[in-house]
Amino acid sequence: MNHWLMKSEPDVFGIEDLVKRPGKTEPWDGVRNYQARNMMRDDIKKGDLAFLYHSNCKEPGIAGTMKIVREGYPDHTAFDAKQKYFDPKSDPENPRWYMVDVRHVRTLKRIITLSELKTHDELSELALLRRGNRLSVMPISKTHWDFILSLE
DNA sequence: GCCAACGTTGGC
DNA sequence: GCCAACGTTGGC
Repeated sequence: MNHWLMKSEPDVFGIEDLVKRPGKTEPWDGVRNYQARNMMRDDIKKGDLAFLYHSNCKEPGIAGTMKIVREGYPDHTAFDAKQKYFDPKSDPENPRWYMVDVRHVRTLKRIITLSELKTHDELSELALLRRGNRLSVMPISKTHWDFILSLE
């Protein structure tokens, strides 16, 4: 079982939105980056766990945990010209973008903020903290996962 | 709103 | 294949 970190802007879709979804489950659509796509198509497996990270907001940080409940399948929002995430270069015959389904596991008692994560030497290798990192989906080691949860 | 650090596009 | 121009991300 692997661990992941997935970013979302809480103004668009945050942990509270996930809780409100039927079955607390949601397709993680709209990822339009090839590296992230490859992970969702090939590497993220059913039963894996992921942090939900709130990005581009007042208090960036880790808000909760999620479980992968469906492995990579074509992101159909890319096929529909009316959708925000439409990509004319993706079509059902040859889908360019993939998504997974996530289910809410737990909302953390508090946001573990980015600024707090940066203070811990144990997390210096965390992909999230690497300079210039912009990936919206990234792997995270079990060691880092456990350490971050211990901060709660 | 600013801007650094990317990733993508497209002309050549 | 190179690389300049452009668009996006995301912290601050």
